[in-house]
Amino acid sequence: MPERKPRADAARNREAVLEAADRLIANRDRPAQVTMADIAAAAGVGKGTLFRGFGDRTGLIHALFEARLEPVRQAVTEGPHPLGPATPPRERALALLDALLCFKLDHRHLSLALEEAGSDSPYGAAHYDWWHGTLSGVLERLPGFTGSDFAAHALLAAVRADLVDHLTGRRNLSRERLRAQLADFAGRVLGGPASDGTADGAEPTSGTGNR
Amino acid sequence: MPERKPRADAARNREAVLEAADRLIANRDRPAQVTMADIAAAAGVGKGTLFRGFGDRTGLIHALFEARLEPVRQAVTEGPHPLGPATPPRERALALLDALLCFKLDHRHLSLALEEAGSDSPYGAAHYDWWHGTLSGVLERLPGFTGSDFAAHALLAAVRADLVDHLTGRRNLSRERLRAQLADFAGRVLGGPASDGTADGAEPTSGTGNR
DNA sequence: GCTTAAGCGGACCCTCGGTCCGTATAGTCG
DNA sequence: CGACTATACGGACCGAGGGTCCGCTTAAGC
Repeated sequence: MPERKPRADAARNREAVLEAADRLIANRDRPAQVTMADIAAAAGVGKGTLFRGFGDRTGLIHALFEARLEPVRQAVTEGPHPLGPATPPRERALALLDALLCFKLDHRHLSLALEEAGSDSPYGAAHYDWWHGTLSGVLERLPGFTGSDFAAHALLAAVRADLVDHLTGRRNLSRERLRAQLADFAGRVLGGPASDGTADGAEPTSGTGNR
Repeated sequence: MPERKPRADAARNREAVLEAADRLIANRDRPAQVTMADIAAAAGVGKGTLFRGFGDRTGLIHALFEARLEPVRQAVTEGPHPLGPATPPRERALALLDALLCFKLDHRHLSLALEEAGSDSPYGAAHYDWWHGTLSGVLERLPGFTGSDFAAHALLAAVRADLVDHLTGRRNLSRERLRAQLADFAGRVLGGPASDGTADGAEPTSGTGNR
């Protein structure tokens, strides 16, 4: 499988498409309002190029999501303290959830677009399996913790994009309050030190709380 | 607002449509595969009738869902022991979640259809607010329990149709094992009596575990 | 420069949600 | 029982948008 590298213009166009899609999705409030034709036009390419490069709409969204998620993934698999593998399980589990929540907050529209990408539910996408595997692996290392497989699913469900969107949008919950609530909830699930002080947790794990 | 009652044939057709939709959705494995034209044909009416009676696709799904959910709702608001209002909070919260899970298992395709009904996310549908209000109200009555609003959202997220579908479908988790896992997880969130014996919980609350 | 195959792009197709309006009939009143 | 009307019916029709196709363009190797 030689896997010859693509032509230069193809690579350039691919970038342009991802960039255009990101911009458009971020600006419209319903991701479904962004059509493939829109993206093609904004990227200055033809529709054919979109579909050749990404297969279909779902493929494009996935590619975009993966690209934006890459840094976080990196930080988790080989990064420093809070997220990295060296952190003790309880703390790391909390850090993972917080990082994922922050990511969804920072890329609200993109995450929404991904989840409503029709076809196959969020579950079954590569990145979900990765998150679930990572998180349940961490939970497993908690002494005396059982049912880590389901628990990981349930905890991940608590940060699903549409729920996050609902809470911060419709219900006007601030970013910091939401992070604190999640930390509180997750802490309860993990057991151990019941509450780590007050429930403010304004800066539990900086992680990807930037941008 | 006199609210004059509809003509007899209209009522009959409405029933036929709901029935046809239910059957079709239950039999195809992707709910999206069922088109409005399909439903109209199966019900023996014209498309116009569908849209006049339900507004749009989302409206039809909602109406169907509400109709099927009605018994459960009844059991919760004025039913007997496990689900009814007389049950002490901790037990009732567990019963509510189990009943909802069973409902989603029994009406897998319908629940999926509802969640992917496009337009507005699950959140914002009347029935969700009802579940959330009910559950968080119950949690509130647990002595020393905090963050019941978010906790209710998170617990409900753990029984979302697509997750349930993923676990029982792709992952071949049996109904009873799933119920036990959920009970275990929820029990941990609620605190109190850590584990009520083993984690089997084969028949925590019969409730709507029938059909 | 010449060759060639990877890449391009937009006209085109098809499905599907949703609308419209001429026709049919349930319900009512004389 | 016949006339009248509001209500409902239903399928032809429309527009949007995802996805395809194929003749043209152009990067890249010689």
